[in-house]
Amino acid sequence: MGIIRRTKSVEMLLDEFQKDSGAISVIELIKRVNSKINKTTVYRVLDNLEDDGILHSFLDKNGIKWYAKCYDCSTAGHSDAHPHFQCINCGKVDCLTLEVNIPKIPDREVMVAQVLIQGKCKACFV
Amino acid sequence: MGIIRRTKSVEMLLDEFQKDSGAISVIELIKRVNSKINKTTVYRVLDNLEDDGILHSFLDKNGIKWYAKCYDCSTAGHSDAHPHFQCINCGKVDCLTLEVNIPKIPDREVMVAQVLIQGKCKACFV
DNA sequence: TAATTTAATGCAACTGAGTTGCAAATATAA
DNA sequence: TTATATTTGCAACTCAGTTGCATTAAATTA
Repeated sequence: MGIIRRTKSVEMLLDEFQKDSGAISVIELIKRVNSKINKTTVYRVLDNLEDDGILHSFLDKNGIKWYAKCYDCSTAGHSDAHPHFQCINCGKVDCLTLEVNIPKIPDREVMVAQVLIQGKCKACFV
Repeated sequence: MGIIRRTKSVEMLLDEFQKDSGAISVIELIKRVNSKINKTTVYRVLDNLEDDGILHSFLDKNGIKWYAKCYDCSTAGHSDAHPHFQCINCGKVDCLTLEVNIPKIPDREVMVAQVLIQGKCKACFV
């Protein structure tokens, strides 16, 4: 449906993505804005921001929902085919700008590919 | 922990993977063996079979757990780096034998990559 | 600026996949 | 056949995410 009114909840949530460059899990967001915004509202605002092409979402290894800022998306559609990287040590998740080449598959029409890469991030990889 | 005893539950579940070449969701399995095996047992047996390198698991687009037969795995470790293909029309999920090349990423150590490809399968792609 | 409209919010209760603890059942070794 | 250790069923639980509905508050209009 998308965002229509510029409410406090919208401002506050967008602000979190302003100061955090990586992806943020909904659980983490709910914790951060707890006592300010109800969790139902958090889910709904994020959903709207995704419809508007401002955020995109994906599930991590444990089926938990994460959101991150979009760069090349719009209400017309998401081009968030980029892979996501989750550190198995600190849990941080980032969008990777690199492209993963998905080969053509015989007898099948490929439409979207989700790539979740796990490993150690810069801070944890010594 | 792995399977130690050859019980009816183990036979019955392995049988499902014998007659079904693709992946099967736990939800579907529970439905199929319902009234024969308790859902807790289904989860536990599948978990054991994964430990034994007989099945491997992954989450689909909706965070639902699926299992499929392993080919090159063992108790020593899973080599299930192959991508999984989910048909957006009929919902069927298959393991793809092709390899997806994950490039090296600067400052990060890549350990595992999960690739879930969505599109239309042979039957649904006309 | 006040009144009106309609989107956004909070709350409580719910859903559903997956988990846990424990007593009872059953496969396997002795 | 008996002993013992694994497996199972059951019921109750967890927890991320959803739904319905009454209330609140943006934004529009008069």
